Amino acid sequence: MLKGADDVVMEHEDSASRHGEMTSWDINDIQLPQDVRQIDGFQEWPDSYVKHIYSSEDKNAQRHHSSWAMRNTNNHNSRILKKSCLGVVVCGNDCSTLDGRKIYLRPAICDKARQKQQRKCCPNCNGPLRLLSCRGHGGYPVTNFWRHEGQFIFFQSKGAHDHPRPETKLEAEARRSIQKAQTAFSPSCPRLKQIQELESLTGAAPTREALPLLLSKPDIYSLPDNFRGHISKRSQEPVLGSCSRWLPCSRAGEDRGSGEVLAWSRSPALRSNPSPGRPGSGPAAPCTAPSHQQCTHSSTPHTLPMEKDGHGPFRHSTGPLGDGSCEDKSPLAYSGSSLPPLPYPAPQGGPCPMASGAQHHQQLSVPRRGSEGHDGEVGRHVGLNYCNDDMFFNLYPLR
DNA sequence: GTTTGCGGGCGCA
DNA sequence: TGCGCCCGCAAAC
Repeated sequence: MLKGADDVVMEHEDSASRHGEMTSWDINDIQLPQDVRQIDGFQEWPDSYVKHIYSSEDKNAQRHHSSWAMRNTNNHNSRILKKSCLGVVVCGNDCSTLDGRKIYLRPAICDKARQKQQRKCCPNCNGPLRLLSCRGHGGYPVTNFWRHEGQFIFFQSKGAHDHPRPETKLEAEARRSIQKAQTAFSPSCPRLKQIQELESLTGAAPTREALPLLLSKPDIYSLPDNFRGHISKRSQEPVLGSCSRWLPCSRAGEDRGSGEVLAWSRSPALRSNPSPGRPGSGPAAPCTAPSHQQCTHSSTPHTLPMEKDGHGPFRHSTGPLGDGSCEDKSPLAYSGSSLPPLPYPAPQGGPCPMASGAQHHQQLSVPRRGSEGHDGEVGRHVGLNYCNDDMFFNLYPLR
């Protein structure tokens, strides 16, 4: 089941070879192929040593978009845009939400913004945040190269991400918007109370269309093969308690500072096995977040569910014509009929003591495709109730 | 405020 | 020389 990075490369190469020109070029070549017969669909999560040729009309390609947190890197070559992966921001306490999901935030691209981000706390347990650096390219971050040539945009990725996928840019933006909204709308907001009261009386839930676009796509609950390999290796590591190691939010590591997780292997945050000693551990292995708030900030984390076998539902991103086509779906695509997962309990508690991220996620998340959904047996189709809505409004104030 | 692209500059192999 | 990375700047959102 697990495939190594080499297999991934071979798979991509095989896929690419079917398109002829795909493997015959390198981003540094003086002359890139002009007889491109196959334009790739945009790959939102390119991984491993892949190459793609996009149309110059492709908006995502034009913007050099990637759902990985990629920052611009100066390669002193104005013709080739180089970007390196920033990794993923994880909870330093390796906490899990009530439904066993992990916190995987998108690192801010800007250095200052990223440092500021790391000074914040885990939205789930208020523990410190850690930047899990990407070391998937010979110990260095995975690099992406973009080169515009005529009517095509050539893309090449070097390295295989050795960390989970962060939330997407849209999700991160939405989370920031919600943070602002939460600042604007206090929990005692009369309008909010009015809505809640009305809802409790009528049993009506807010329309999903009116909800912020925060959906974490099923696809992003996946991980590169090499990462799964890491998980397999890490499975023998001692299992540490997650939230028992809760620390006051004093200072998460700076980008290059002490708090940065320098290597995937050093991070306890992303181990495969949920702590067996974790209170209430079970299929969903919830963690009891500290009741006292150390930070005032609040956000909507991107989380990954943990499967019963202890492995996250990480999925290999297949080749250009594989399920990458599904990955092209913007989070917007889910806004109509699905809701974003609400992976952690309401920051301020709320009237429903049983409110849990698990409930919310199971009720609100998009059902995964059969090939990747291994946790579907946990009451997924329960409808919204007042409790959940109440928490929802705490998390997603009206804007 | 943040992202993005660009480019100067430095250190290392 | 190539690469990684830091830093600052400007434009755009």
